[in-house]
Amino acid sequence: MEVEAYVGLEDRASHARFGPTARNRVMFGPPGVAYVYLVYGMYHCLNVVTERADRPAALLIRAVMPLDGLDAMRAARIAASVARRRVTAAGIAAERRRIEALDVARLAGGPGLVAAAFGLDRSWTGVDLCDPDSALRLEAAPPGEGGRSGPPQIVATPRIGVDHAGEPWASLPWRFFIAGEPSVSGGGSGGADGRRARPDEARD
DNA sequence: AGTTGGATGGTCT
DNA sequence: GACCATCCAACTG
Repeated sequence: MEVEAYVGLEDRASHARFGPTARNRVMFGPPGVAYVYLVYGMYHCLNVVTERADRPAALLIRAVMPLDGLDAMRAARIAASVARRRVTAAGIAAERRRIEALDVARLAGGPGLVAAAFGLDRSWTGVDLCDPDSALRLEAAPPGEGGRSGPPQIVATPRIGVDHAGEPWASLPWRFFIAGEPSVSGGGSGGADGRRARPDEARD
């Protein structure tokens, strides 16, 4: 699990920085609601509204470690990929092979990939993630899920892709991830898989 | 292993 | 009309 916090009107990296607009409207509503937006004209990003209506805030889900439903996630990734025009039949077949060969940790290892793996687009904005009847929802993890014994160790670093916001927003350590989890995008904590490592401004 | 550039369209000044 | 809360392929060393 990897997330980033975007908190308050003051946060110059947040979509809420211009006040309520057609796009960010739900950030100014009750917490526990999904906010899905389109980035770079191509990918979608899933956020969870996190504070009461008087304070716009959301958590961007940057990466998830899939524990179940792997086939469905691969199918959704393929569908999303094919949807944005993969002209030739050979091209589609190649993309299908590429995704089917992906390691589990790579299935939702990035903000655009999380939305693709869950089959989300902007129409999911407004869904109540705390309603047990919602097709997309948050649930408490059973103890020990994910193969950990104790509480997970959390690492905090600056957020990714927000240099344009300037200081202090670009440097605030508001990106959080579970130490050692191989699905973490852009450099996890040296953990399991012998993936790329990065210096941590660790904390927990 | 690290860097670069292209695809692509909604959103806000 | 510029600016992106991105991903991937195709480069370089």
